[in-house]
Amino acid sequence: MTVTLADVAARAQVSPATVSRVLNGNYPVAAATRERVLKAVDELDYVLNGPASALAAATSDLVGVLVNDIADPFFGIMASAVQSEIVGPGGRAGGERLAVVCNTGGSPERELTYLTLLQRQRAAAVVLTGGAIEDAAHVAAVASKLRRLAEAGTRVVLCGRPPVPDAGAVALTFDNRGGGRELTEHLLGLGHRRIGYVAGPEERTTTRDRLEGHREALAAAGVEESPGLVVHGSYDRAAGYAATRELLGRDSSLTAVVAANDTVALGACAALREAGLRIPEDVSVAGFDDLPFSVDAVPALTTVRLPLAEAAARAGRIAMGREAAPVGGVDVVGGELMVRGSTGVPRGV
Amino acid sequence: MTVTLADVAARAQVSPATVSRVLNGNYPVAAATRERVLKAVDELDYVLNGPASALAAATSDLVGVLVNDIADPFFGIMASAVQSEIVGPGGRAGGERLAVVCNTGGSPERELTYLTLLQRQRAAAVVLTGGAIEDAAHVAAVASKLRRLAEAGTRVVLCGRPPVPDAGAVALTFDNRGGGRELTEHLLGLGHRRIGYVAGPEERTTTRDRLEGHREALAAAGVEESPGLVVHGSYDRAAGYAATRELLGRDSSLTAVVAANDTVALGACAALREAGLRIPEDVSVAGFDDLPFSVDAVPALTTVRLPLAEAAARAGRIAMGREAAPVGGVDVVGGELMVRGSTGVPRGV
DNA sequence: TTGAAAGCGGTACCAA
DNA sequence: TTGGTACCGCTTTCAA
Repeated sequence: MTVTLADVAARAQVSPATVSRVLNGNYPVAAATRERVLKAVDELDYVLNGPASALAAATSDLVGVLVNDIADPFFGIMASAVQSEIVGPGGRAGGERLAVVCNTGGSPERELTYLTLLQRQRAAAVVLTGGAIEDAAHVAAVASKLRRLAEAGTRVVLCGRPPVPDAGAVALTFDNRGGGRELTEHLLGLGHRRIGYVAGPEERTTTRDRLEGHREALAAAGVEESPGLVVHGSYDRAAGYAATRELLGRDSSLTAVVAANDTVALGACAALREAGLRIPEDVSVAGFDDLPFSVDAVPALTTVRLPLAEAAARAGRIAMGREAAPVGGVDVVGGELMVRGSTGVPRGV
Repeated sequence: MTVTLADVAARAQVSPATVSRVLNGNYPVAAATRERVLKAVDELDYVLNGPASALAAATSDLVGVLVNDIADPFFGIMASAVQSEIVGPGGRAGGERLAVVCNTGGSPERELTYLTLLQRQRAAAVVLTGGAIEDAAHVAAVASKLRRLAEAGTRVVLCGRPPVPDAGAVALTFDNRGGGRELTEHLLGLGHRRIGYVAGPEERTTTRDRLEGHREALAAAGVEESPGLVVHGSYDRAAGYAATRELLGRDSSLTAVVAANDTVALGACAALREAGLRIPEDVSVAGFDDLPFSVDAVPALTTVRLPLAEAAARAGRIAMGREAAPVGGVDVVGGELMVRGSTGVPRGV
């Protein structure tokens, strides 16, 4: 039926072992032999059997990328950044890794399920992107899963969430708190005093950190936070819309809105426009992430600029162990805001 | 090291074969035995070895989803729709399929590369979403790849692109032409006569079909297409922005713009706003897809509404072989589906 | 209903 | 530099 390595070996008049060596390119093979093998591969249209290879080598070329919401461009950028950085070590035409993008939808159960699925596949690496859920039981469950994965040789990368102790994971964190602070400082600088805040879901690290930054800025400026001016919701457009309507209902005198991320900001803008308010003439809006499409919808955005795609790519590179120099504190970015690896030093490389 | 099926067998005092049967649930096993096995699995924290399983069974539980641009929410919606529909037949806790979202970036080479990678993994199914490239050589190459995949037992689904002969593929197509026509008809109905058209990339099925629909509508209304009022570009925001600026430069008197998809429409809106034009007071904008976030940015959008997520889910279900009966708006005709967004009435194939 | 054992297609160690 | 060959961990007849 399907062509196997043995078929190729027969055709090239060599042993299966030799074919394997040629294909993996990690062993010396005479040029002439190699030619013959490659020719046979080509003629037979041979395609390596991934599962067999993974079984024998005890590792696969799959890389899992967990995202909270695949319909959110933010995660799309992250995913494609990682994807573009996980070329295998062999450099061969066929020696590539396959990125498996898993959509958790922000659900703790699905997060664990996917982790198990990736463990089952003996994934080469797993990249967890976006904020983490803060529920203690879940955090413990994830930590234990990650530990097992690491034990089995899977490289673990955390991109945008707090480090996990003893998981041998590379952690790349964003300065959510600082970002949140700057965003609000920016609005304060424009003279705004009544600022609504559309926060992310409760129990999420990013939600809390950004909100803390916001409050920090208010406090530093001596502005008292009006009660009811913070509304929580999921990180999507609908939630941003709903939350903003809610804010307007509570206090129609606000002059600025901070959105916990750009997708949310889009929803906020929609609600404001619908209410007959103009942006930024009547109300300023500031979003958090660095999504290209929101630049003009969210004028204040430019004050905070996280090169997330680059950060994700870098995390992927670190996970694959082909990082040149240590990440160090800040050199990842040239922008206004810093992205810093939590430990500052890549671990487990 | 890692726990194997044999370990579980030993602990449960049964043979490996029995454990396998319990796990797969496709064989009669005494209730008591099953309990014992499940208990052992639990105690040992056993996780099936995917590659080994795939090798022995000659098929894996991976489902590949090819998308043109993972940062485009359109594909995110498609991907998550497929993902939510590919639960395995077993229904077991561990019997799930894993969706592999592959980002081709619209590149022919990467499309083929991913197809090979999935072939190597012995994927259970492959779903190709979005418009296809029309280059003859590439079409042939893809067709041949798909045929091989099908031969090897991989189910192939085409979602949003033309059927491929002899590939044994399920094809789900959208009425791009009809949609394009209606969009323009809508604008014509509003009284517009000078309509700019921001088209997708050349050599793409969706680009051509939608554009044909546009021209059809113009012709039917007796409106002559002004030269230079069609500009091509990729399906992203930046292209929409650039193309619209270009259009404005060529003819500042246009009163409406059709964008070949929603992401492009967002860019178009940005360019118009930047030019000091108001939407829809000065210029109407119509996008094509059915993305939730663009509803207000593109007021005319509601004239065309394709239930894409549902369609993708349906395609996934069909591929997995558990399709029941056709529902309204979607019809199954000889393995091919036609989704007609605007009227909701299925068209013949 | 359960067990024994022969593969599935590669990989990598040991020799030659 | 190349060949021989034990596995890798699971599935699936074939018997019992």
